[in-house]
Amino acid sequence: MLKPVKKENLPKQIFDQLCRSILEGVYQPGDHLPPERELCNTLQVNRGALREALKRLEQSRLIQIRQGEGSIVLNFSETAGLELLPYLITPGQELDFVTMRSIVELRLLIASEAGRLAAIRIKPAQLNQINKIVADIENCPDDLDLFQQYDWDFHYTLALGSENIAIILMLNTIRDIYFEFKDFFASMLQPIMEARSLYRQIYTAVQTQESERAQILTSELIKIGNYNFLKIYAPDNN
Amino acid sequence: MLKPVKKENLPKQIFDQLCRSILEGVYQPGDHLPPERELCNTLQVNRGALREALKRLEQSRLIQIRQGEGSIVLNFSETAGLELLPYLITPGQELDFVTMRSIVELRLLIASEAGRLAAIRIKPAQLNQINKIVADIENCPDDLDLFQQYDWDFHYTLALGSENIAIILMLNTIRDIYFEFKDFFASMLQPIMEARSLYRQIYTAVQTQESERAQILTSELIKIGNYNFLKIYAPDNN
DNA sequence: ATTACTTTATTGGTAAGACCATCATATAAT
DNA sequence: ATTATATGATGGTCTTACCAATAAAGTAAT
Repeated sequence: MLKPVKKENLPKQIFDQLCRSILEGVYQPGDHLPPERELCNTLQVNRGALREALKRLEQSRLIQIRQGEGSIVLNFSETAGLELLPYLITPGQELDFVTMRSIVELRLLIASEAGRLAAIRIKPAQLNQINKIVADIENCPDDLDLFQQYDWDFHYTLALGSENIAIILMLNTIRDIYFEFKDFFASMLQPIMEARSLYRQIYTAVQTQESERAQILTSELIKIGNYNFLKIYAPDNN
Repeated sequence: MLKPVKKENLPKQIFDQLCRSILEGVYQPGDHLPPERELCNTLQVNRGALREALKRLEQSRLIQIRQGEGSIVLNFSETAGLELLPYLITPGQELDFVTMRSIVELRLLIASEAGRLAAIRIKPAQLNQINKIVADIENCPDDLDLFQQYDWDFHYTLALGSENIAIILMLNTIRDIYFEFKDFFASMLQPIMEARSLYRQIYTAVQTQESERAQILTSELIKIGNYNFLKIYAPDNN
């Protein structure tokens, strides 16, 4: 399975290096990053490229840049937003249990709320689209890759029907993780594929505007996968 | 009430202009932004400053920059993350009902889940901190400003106790909105202040690890404010 | 006429250097 | 000791030049 070659540009590479250094604690909250000109020298890049990287760090709320003073490292867990999540996953190469559990819990929460709200607010066109996706799921062969795509489309369309922009934006962030760690989530999806009749039940609940039922069913669907995750990765019970 | 003078730097100003243009639909998804050199000329800034702004737009997933091709505007609702939320609030100067409702719903969802998880996972030190905050709330005079701060601290500490990094990061984003639109949320907080005995009930539920009860109580607390929001802003019932 | 290749123009990416604005610190005056 | 001033460090802005990737136009082969 070939992957497209990454053409990572300079600022991106610099950002990744510094980002990792901060997340790993090489630079502690309150510390000053080296001055721009010094970093340029160390990394052998021009100042413009370096500054782009620093600005990205600032936008990610990992540092605060102050003229005349320097770049101060922030405590990211107090300042950063959800978009940092992908970077938290692979600090030490192996999947961090607490972080993955957070994501899995978040997804459960978001998806079930999307189901609940969709039952109240979804529009006919979106409902039709979900109907098609459900049909695809029912007729789909036991191809995990394809199933994963359908599963995502199902939940995303449900979120669109919730008419809650915050939920949609959040799902956009989760999508990156969902497909970057495709195999991980695929393993959670296996038992869900066997219970795929739930998708139509959710569709029906949404169609008949039974919001509570839609929520519970969506929750159950996701929980099947989550249970599987805990079974595999949980060091102890919870 | 004086406010600190904003010392907005160039890239920030450029970003804001372009961001608003995109959100307002001046540039549609699929459109090309003008070339960098042309934008420099139009905005009368140097290319470095402009590029910083463009890179911010790219990081916010509002555009995609491709060498030799230009900057293509993306459909932000399909790509952007939660951190865009603050920018969505004031597109036409007045508070957008659907966006605010989204935030308010999200906050309810997150807070109640934080309550649930905290009851399971909170650590003694955090529990103590919440105890102190509850005492502050109980003894606090009818000062809405102060109460708002305490209320935030209460929920944030609860989130810390949930041991769910995704919830914490999300709250970091919501915090900015919560305090930028302080008055808006303060109006929701008024009736909550009158029902402040709920805070200790939540604390007790968390302390005794009654997760379901902690969730329900937290939910009820937030719902008081949300109900008030809907009463004021809802164009119709839902 | 169609296709494949080559050239050219457009556009973003990188680089180096200079100077300005702001802040912290050291120094001098009171 | 306090306050004012000067200095240095650091980020902010600007200019110019050239490199690299892409798209468009032109050209030659079929």
